[in-house]
Amino acid sequence: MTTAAGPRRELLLEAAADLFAARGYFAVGIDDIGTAAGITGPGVYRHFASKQALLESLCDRAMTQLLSGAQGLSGGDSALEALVDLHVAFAVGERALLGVWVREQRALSDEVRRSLRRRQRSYEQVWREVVARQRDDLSEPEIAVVVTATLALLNSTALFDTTLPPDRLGRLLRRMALAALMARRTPSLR
Amino acid sequence: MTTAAGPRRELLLEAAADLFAARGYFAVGIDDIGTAAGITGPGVYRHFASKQALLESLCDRAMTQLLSGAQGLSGGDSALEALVDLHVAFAVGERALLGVWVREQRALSDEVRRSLRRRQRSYEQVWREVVARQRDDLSEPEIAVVVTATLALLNSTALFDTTLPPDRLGRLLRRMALAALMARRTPSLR
DNA sequence: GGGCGATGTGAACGCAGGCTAACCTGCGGC
DNA sequence: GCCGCAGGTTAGCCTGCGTTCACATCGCCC
Repeated sequence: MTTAAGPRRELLLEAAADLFAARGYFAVGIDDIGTAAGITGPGVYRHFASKQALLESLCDRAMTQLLSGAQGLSGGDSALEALVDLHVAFAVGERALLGVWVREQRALSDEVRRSLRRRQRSYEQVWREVVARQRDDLSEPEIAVVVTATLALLNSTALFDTTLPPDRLGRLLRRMALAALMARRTPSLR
Repeated sequence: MTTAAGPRRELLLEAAADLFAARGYFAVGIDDIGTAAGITGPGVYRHFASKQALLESLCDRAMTQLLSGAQGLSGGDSALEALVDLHVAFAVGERALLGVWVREQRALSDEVRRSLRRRQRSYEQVWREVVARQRDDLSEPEIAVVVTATLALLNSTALFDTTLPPDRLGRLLRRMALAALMARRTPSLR
């Protein structure tokens, strides 16, 4: 089970990501996933132990990419911009994967979800530390809210369609995220 | 079926909102909902035609509240602040309902979902018009993105826990949302 | 060229869970 | 006082779907 990386295994992961993101974990059948990857339903079990395992692989992959990116960051003066850029790039580049990670975590078993949440907290911890360096006016719970809400703003890319080309979308989101992170007082309109 | 508003019916809706928001539609059984409202599972069918109907009622209720609030707005100079305040008040005051609306729409049947989406677009249309009045530097698709992303920021309240008291949380979110809506160029940090 | 592991297939199994059936109970109206 | 309906209950049906089984096929190694 869960054999080494063959091309079919990769096809299955991609198909599952697209389907889960589009319709949700429970609305997607094993047959759908298999068919989308060019085999029949039960064939999936030659590559994954269960439907759950497929979802776990996807969430794990998403979290690993984000986390490794964040940890390999300089930590210099423009760390916040770098974090935003990293997340934006992931959001725009791996739409389906992000969509699964954002919306389908609850379909995981308690145990796996807890482990994933731990890593997610560790990712957000990086954000919190960087934000705290520039926002000494905020308490710790406030920093947590600011980070979570900003990530929700960025993650929303995975949830809607737009005619905007990816690079313009990315720049727009980047601007919004930085503005939200830095918002001090109710700004005067205009 | 779907009898007039009795106290039990209201109890069921509240129980379902809490359970759906906490665990997700498919992870919640009819028995869970009934038990949480003080009756057995099949008793639910004295008040609702199906489990789906419960979810529909909840989504409909959420959408109706938001939409009626937005349409009864002055449209004056501070219309944007009023919209933000309205949404923040709803997000903080009706956490569970908002959580269901945000995350469980996909569990609806195509037909119902389409009808709900129409009303959602009409709600966002109000936002877009108000935002467009203050952001003539943005194209129409850009406005759409800004609105959707801002709403995602506000809706994130329904998805995390915080020790922050509701009023402080509300003010913080309000500030962030307005900043995101008004972000023109990448602001200089500090 | 004959095992043999990897991969895929069609058929069937098991079971969770939504929903229905049949029955009970109290209460308001004539 | 009894009829009837609103609102419960328990037992059970039944369908969908994740999973397993037994069996084909196809390289590959010796």
